[in-house]
Amino acid sequence: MSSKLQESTIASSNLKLRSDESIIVERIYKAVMEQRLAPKTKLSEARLCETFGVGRMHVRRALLLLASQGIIELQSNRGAYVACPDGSEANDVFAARMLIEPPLVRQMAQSPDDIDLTLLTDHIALEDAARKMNERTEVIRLSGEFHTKLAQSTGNKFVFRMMRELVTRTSLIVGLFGSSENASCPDDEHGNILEAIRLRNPELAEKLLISHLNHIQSGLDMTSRQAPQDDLAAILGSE
Amino acid sequence: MSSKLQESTIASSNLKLRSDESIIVERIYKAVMEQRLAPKTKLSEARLCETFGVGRMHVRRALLLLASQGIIELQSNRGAYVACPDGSEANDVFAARMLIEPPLVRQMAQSPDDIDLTLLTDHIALEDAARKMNERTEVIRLSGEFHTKLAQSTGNKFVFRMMRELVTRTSLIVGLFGSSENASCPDDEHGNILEAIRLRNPELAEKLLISHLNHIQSGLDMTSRQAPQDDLAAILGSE
DNA sequence: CAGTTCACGATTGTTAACAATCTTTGTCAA
DNA sequence: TTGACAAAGATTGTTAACAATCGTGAACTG
Repeated sequence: MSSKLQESTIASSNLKLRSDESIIVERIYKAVMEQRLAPKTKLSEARLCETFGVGRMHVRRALLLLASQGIIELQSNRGAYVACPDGSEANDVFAARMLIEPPLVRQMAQSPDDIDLTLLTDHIALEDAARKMNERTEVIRLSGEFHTKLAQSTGNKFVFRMMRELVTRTSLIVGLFGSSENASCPDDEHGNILEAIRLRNPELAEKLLISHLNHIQSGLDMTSRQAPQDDLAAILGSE
Repeated sequence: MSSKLQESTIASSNLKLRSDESIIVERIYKAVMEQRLAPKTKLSEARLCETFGVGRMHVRRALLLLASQGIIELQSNRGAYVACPDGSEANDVFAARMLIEPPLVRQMAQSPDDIDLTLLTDHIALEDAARKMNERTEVIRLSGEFHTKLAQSTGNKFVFRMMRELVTRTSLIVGLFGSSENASCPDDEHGNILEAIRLRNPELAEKLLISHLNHIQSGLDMTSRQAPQDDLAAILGSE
């Protein structure tokens, strides 16, 4: 783990894109992370064209990229739909996170000097602020992003990308299967994990993280309900 | 870790593609894995069009997908080039593998009944055969693919994808920085790891894997040399 | 002779029209 | 009323021409 990551956007992480496309990818990605775009929602090309004011080519490239990251699904001749993970995929996501994240925080806690702790400290401040202001969508997104930034702070771009994909998928899963209340991570578990890292306590950090993940997973009930929405312009337009 | 993975191709792992595009992606991916396509080699659209006999649109889509996986790099107005990882990226790749693979084999050795060992057994047979026949490119690719299949055998599609990306990048790195001899993994280390898993010995499996990765990494010297080649049709055409 | 500039060819980026496919709607018959 | 069928509309897939950019090499100037 060496160099720090400068860019945190999904689009620029591996790819130089024309700004048109990265805006589209970024907006849709963010909307999914905030659970404003429900699984199975259709993303029609024409709609996206007028929403973002770009040509169809840019929209199609953006959709292909989103599909390659599993955020949406492209159906031949039928269009693009927000991904809709099933129970089996949900299990795989949590299994993969259980594989990666515990060793990750353990390692971070072993040598917290190598990593960018300010990134995490600042993030927790943002989370607290959003929680106090009762900004629901913001809280949901930041809650997931904490885990992404956990990986990002190591400066390892591959670890970062893996985590980001898993966290994004988790957000879809929680939106689908989660009870209404625990859409976001519990209040201060993130802070406790960060504190354990800062105190160089690998065992504690790992234990806290494992129970945190278990906590999220146990809040799901695997009884699929769906609610594809429609006013894309309103959802994607802001910011 | 639950359902078995049926498809191992890079293209179909996350995405339904038109067959044109998956063929292109697959061929280029394979050529990179076999170190027949050197880093920095230019992949011009026109050349790929005539090589594969498809329109420019399919080529461009394929290139975008390859770029999103970090296999090639798209330079604005300048074209597509095979990715050329630097020393820092190489470190990140091995750090990421050190994070993931040890817990992975440890877990596999703890419950080898949950996983598809025939996949690995068959693969090792293939490796041995290719080695005996002195098929260099085949040996190199299979050598990397063992690690991919290690992940694939868990049936977890996310673990599989992460490993595949890391292994692909490793292949580029070994091609760039490796001494000529150790382009492939040493003869029976793979077999030993599999055996440790089969014997339900997590500690041994983990230890063997760690020393295996260290072995690969220590065979690099980080003095970049490059050799972009040119006869794409010959390289990509076969099979 | 070295260095710069300019123009040409080659390559990539973009657009718009066309083709193919799917979805919906309306009609008709059982 | 319900079901199947067919035509119209809407959406996606594809192609080819056009525009913009870049690299190269010749010509020119100091």
